[in-house]
Amino acid sequence: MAKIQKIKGVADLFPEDSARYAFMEETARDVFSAYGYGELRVPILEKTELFCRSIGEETDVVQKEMYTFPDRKGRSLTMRPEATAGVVRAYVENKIFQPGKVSKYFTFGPMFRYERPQAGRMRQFHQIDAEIFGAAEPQADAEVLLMLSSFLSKIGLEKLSFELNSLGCPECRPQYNQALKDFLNSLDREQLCDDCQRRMDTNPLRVLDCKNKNCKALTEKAPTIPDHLCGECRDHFDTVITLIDEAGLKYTLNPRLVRGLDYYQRTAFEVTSGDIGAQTAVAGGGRYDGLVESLGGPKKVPGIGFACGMERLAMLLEGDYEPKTDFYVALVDDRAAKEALIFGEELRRKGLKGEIGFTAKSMKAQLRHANKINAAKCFIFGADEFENGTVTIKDMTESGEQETVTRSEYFK
RNA sequence: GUGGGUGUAGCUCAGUUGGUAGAGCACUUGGUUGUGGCCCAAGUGGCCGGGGGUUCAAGUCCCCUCACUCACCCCA
Repeated sequence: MAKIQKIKGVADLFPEDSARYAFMEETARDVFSAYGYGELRVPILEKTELFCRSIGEETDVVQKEMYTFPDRKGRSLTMRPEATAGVVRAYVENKIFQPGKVSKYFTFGPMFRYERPQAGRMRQFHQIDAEIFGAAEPQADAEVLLMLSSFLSKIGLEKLSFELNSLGCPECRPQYNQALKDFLNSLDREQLCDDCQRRMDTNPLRVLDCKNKNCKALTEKAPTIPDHLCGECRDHFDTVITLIDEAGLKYTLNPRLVRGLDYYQRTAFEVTSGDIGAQTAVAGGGRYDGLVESLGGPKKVPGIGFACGMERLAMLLEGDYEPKTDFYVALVDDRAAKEALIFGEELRRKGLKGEIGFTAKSMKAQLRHANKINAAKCFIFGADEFENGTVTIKDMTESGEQETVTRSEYFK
């Protein structure tokens, strides 16, 4: 029979890899709960319309990258390409909102985007996500940034750079967009790269973070969003900056930082690393004060949050995250198989973790395996132990000290 | 969607102008008549990604295809 292969862009994570993901999830639970967040598990499948309305009909994610299909009754469903939309949907649907109430949630799990895989980019990828509803104050922006920073340093990543910008609000952004368009139209269109010529029409903001040197030079004097913020947005952004300065967070202001999803406004941020290939963003987020309303919730419920890309973070984690084991029960003589099994069960009842050899192998092979699984102790069952009702306990550190005791004595 | 690279042992890879396969690591066993990590030796293990073609002969040359991978694009 022919082998069945996994589909493109998904991964099987065996213990040595999945241990990193478990480590990140456990750390996120610890850190986020210290800030008052609770876990919210939301579905992977949602109605397609949810993502069209939140992410934006014109975005690449919605237009080209979603796993969308009809279910058996012809309803259009989509496997979530990001987490925020589903969290907001759950928040609105369950009527969590009340005036003045602040709600904080985190969630993690698989997301799906139909893209060509490359380093740090999978079709099924995983995010750790955190969101706050009901807090319009800049203190919330600052705390979210500090919590993200705290999480990243807890998993051992200190060399990441934070980039920060404000995208303005529905009041001031249209003015900026016009100013940007005017500027771009004043340029010699032919000198921009092909992509930027297209972006001028589809998404002018994107022209600003083109990597092409020529385009960078041409747009060097382009108007930036922070220069066109309205008074309220300006004040908000200034306060956020003051707060995180006071708290000691290191960051750089990037007036050209934009987000790929349409729902962001005001504070937007990205955490990047230069060590994971062409993809540099390991986390990103921002404020989305209009999203709750646009998904059918009440007006003026603010929101802010971020997502971390677990595949990309995993690439940066160093070292071994597999748990150590306490013991290995070595079976050197088949006659002792039953005793070895029972003995191992007894060890586990004492709360120890370890493995038992199922088939008798040479002493050499058994000890090598004990060594390999990093067992602290090896309990040997061979011919002597079988005949005498004993067990030989060998220390697996360098000393290799050992003693032989009767099995009934060992557990006293 | 567009480009580039790579597919040979479980893993990392050699394979010379075409003559039906090698190394290291890993694994098993032995040296050590029951004691690991070092060392030594032997052994197990390959439709050389798949299909077609050229040839007396193809891992090697040509075509097609599949998979993986990196980059563009886009994003976490």
